[in-house]
Amino acid sequence: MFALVLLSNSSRELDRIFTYKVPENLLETVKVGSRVIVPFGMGNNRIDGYVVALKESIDGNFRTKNIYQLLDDEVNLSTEQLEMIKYLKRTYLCTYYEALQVVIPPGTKLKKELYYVPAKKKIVKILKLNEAEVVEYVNKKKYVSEKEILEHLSNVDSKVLKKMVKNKWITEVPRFIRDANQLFRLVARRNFEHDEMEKILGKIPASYKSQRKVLEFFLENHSEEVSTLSQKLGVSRGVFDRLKELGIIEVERESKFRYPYEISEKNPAELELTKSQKSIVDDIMERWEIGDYQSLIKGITGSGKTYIYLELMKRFLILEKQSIILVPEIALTSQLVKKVMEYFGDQVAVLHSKLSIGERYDQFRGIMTGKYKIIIGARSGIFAPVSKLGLIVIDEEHESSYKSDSNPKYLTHDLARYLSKYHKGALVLGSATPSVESYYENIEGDGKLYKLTERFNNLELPETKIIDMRKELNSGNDGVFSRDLLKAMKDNLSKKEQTIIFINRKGYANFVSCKECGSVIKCPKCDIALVYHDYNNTGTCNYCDYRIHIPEICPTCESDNMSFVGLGTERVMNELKRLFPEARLERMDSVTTSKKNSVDEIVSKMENNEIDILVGTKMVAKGFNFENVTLVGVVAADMMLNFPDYKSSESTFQLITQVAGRAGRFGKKGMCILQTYEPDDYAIVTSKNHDYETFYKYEISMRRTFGYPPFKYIANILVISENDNGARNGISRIYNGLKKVVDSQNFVESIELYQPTPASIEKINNKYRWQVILKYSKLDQKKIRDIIKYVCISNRDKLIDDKKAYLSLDLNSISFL
DNA sequence: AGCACGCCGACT
DNA sequence: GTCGGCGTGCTC
Repeated sequence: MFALVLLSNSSRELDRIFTYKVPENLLETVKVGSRVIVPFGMGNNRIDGYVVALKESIDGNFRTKNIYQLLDDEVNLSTEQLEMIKYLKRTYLCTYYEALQVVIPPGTKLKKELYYVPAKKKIVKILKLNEAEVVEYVNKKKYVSEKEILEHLSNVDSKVLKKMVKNKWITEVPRFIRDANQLFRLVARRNFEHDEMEKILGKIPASYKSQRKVLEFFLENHSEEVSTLSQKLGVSRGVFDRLKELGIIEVERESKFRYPYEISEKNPAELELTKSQKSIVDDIMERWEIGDYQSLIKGITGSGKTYIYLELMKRFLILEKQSIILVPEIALTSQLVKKVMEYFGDQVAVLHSKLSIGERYDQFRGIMTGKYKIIIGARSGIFAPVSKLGLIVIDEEHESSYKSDSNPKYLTHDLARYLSKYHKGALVLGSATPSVESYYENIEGDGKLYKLTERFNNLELPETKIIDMRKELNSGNDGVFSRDLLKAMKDNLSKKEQTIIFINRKGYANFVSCKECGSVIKCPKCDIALVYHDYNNTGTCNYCDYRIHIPEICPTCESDNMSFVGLGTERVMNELKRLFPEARLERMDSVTTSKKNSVDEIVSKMENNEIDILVGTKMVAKGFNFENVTLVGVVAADMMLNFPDYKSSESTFQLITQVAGRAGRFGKKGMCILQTYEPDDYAIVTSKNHDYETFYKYEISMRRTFGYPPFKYIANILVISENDNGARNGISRIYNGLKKVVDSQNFVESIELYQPTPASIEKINNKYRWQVILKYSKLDQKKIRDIIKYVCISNRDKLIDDKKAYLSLDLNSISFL
């Protein structure tokens, strides 16, 4: 028998499946999905891998080695996970290894640590001084880690150790360790029913106080954790051993689950859905039964999408199926998480990055064993190891965080669609401002669009006013705030109502430039201006860690006329402090919320009316419902309009609509003031009236005309290298390679291959970036993937001679950045 | 990514 | 002769 093994090898060259022989002693136990350790390479290095298939014979002419060891560590790959790995590889052209990493439970990746033991044979040769030291040290310790040797012996490095192992002067023993392990607990269980136990208790002498205490407990209880019980009854652990020997109780090791949340006991009353909410749920269920899986719910904020999700989850729970609900960022969605936990209690698994590695592992394990039926998580929650999936919900589906920016560069929607087909489960997207792609798909293609138009208690949407900042400037106001916004803030302060000021940039100024010579202070490692932070007087690069004190004199022309250009949260805060010294201000951006509970702190301060004006980045736009906020000011509504990204209009519309939605929620009429230099842009005009339909009609016609998604797909191929020429030559050869194949093929619809250009940020972290963009229709997707695979993977080495160059493939690119 | 092999120059 | 550096090619 032979096993095909996916090895934990991160290099592209080794992105293959290797065949091993299953030794006699493992024939019974090795299964598809097992984790094994195998010898690899000339040195028979031991590495771990997963068995992806078992075969009776090998195809091809090569020698096989035996599997070295079977690991029984409860992280075997399921069929679903194996299928997902294959899907990821063929769809995003990532390596097996990259696909494996996102699929396996967190914290279970094996890291090899080297240990050494004395050699078996006597050493005849005369060793160098440092080598002799190593031998002496290993002999003394008997079993010692590489780390310890390197710490203790200063003139020894890992090269020396490698050589000594090769010469058999010491013996290497690799040990595989992982970050997350199972936690166990001892559980005592009674072996007899109540009446029988009572008889036994009667036979125990009164002087055996501890044993009697335990038995009394077990009259009424079936089982309990040993440590809890011994503490509670004040008896030692040994008592349980004695009772076990007597055969009265059983003590077993059980795995224990770490759970990061308090489970609320209250199971709230029936969900009360409105008529329209209920009819949507019914319709989705009916369509699901006949295999029509996909839906999009367009519901404005406060229209109760959450209740629809909850009801759907409930329905699938009754059918004994699992649900996955995805949210853009858990920390900013705690209200939804709370609600889900409230309704489904201990059946809920929560997955996000702020959990400890052990907690995350246990959430995974609980999902695998079927303990948790409802999974709520951010993007990577889509990899929850479910076996009976009934429902996937992607809430706020338009959010850019659903696109992964590391390999595999997946879009969560694609994986959700794949899983929905695989498991025959329903897929529900939800948003107040759906992505143009999803909207199109659910009107024109697969799926169905549902609209929720009523807000709770018939709340009105806020009135929005657009302020043309050019006119403001012409009439002599060059400040941060327009006169209207200033007046509105003043009014709100006197009415003791709260204000949110939105500015989509952190920091103080976007960049620092010299008024004399016009030069901008840039990051020396990246081709980007440094963002100025006032609180520590530094310029910071948003792409690498570079920080510098901003010089008072221009480094180019030595004038002392440096100026801060553009706006960020810090500068807006400073302005507000100056204008309203008596107001209570707070800032909310990724700088002020880096600590674990800082988001919650700001939220509760807002709720308790301890803040008058909250300044923040797009964080403030996300799902918070503050009763007393009646004014929202958008300082620079067009800030992201001119990004080199086909989604910039869409993002602008979505962001403005969302921020505006924060104003006036509970019975109070709200007001939103939009400051902009481009008051006529359709994204801004339509967002004034929260008019998604008009925006969509305009945007979709633009996308059609210019060949953007959903009509054309975009592949972005990037060569990144430490030297500019390496990247430039690499990309032009890739381009020529692509061009040759593309020209020789027929496509269903025309495709466009663009000439190489520098990426919009030409240099990041001292690495130059050149790109080629390819646009193609959905019908040609498969063919294009094959072409890119052929040129960029199979022939990569022939085309790119710069050894250190790195090739990045993004097959469903949503940005040109 | 490792590792071995082979080639070459420097040094005992 | 021998040691070490580096380019090349292979890994079930």
